[in-house]
Amino acid sequence: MRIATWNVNSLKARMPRVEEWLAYAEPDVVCLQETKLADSAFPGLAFGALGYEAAHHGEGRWNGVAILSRVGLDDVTDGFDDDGEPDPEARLLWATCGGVRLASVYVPNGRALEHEQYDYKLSWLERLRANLSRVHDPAASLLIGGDFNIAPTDDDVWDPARFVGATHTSDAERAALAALLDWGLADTFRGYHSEPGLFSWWDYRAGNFHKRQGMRIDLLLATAPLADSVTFALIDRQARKGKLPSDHAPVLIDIDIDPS
DNA sequence: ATGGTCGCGCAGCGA
Repeated sequence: MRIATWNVNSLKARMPRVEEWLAYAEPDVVCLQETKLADSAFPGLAFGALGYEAAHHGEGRWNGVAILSRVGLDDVTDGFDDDGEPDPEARLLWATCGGVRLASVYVPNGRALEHEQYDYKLSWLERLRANLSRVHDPAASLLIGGDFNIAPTDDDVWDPARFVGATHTSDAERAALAALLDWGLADTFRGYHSEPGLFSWWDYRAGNFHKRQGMRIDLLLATAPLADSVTFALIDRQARKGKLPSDHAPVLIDIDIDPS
């Protein structure tokens, strides 16, 4: 079973690249982020023609998450499963695909350490962690794929010195991510590839992609039953090349389980 | 060169 995550930075702008990528990467399940679409504008029929069921949780101009699956798509819910106020932004979507409960997440960027969006980012991550403790079991199959807007370690940043005092590498953000891992999730890509300098996002500006100046912020986190069954992991740099790319590359893993 | 590019939507913000 091949599971991928990809921040497409506008599905409307990216649809030709997404269709091309589905055809050659042949994922079974895809978590998409930053669709930037209202639900009414989501191209579900186009995905259906390619053999994928699809669910979308959008708000329009910003954010928006989706799940595509060719191994079944059931029990779709959006947002947090708790007693709190609904998240005002469309950043979380759940579904069961091929017997795996999974989420597509678009963690808030944070903007700057002193910005209120940074506090939103930290509280958003804590709320996700609390949701795991409340509803889920780390001994069961669970996957959370998405743009976490956090580089887990300095090995995941092209120049850590440049991010001192900025978001994505701060101690508090890394602690919030570590709390998710401590609950019982593993960074599956990192479990398969240990070397530094493997990135999933590169700023559009200044030829950063071609200078290999990026960060690894797109993660596929999974509980042990899935993480222990990973047979392949890849960041598809090919999808970041060429005409009208997203600024993120897809990340994918193969898991040796039978979809059920 | 002390910026650089996208997407949205039509100015300037967010990433």
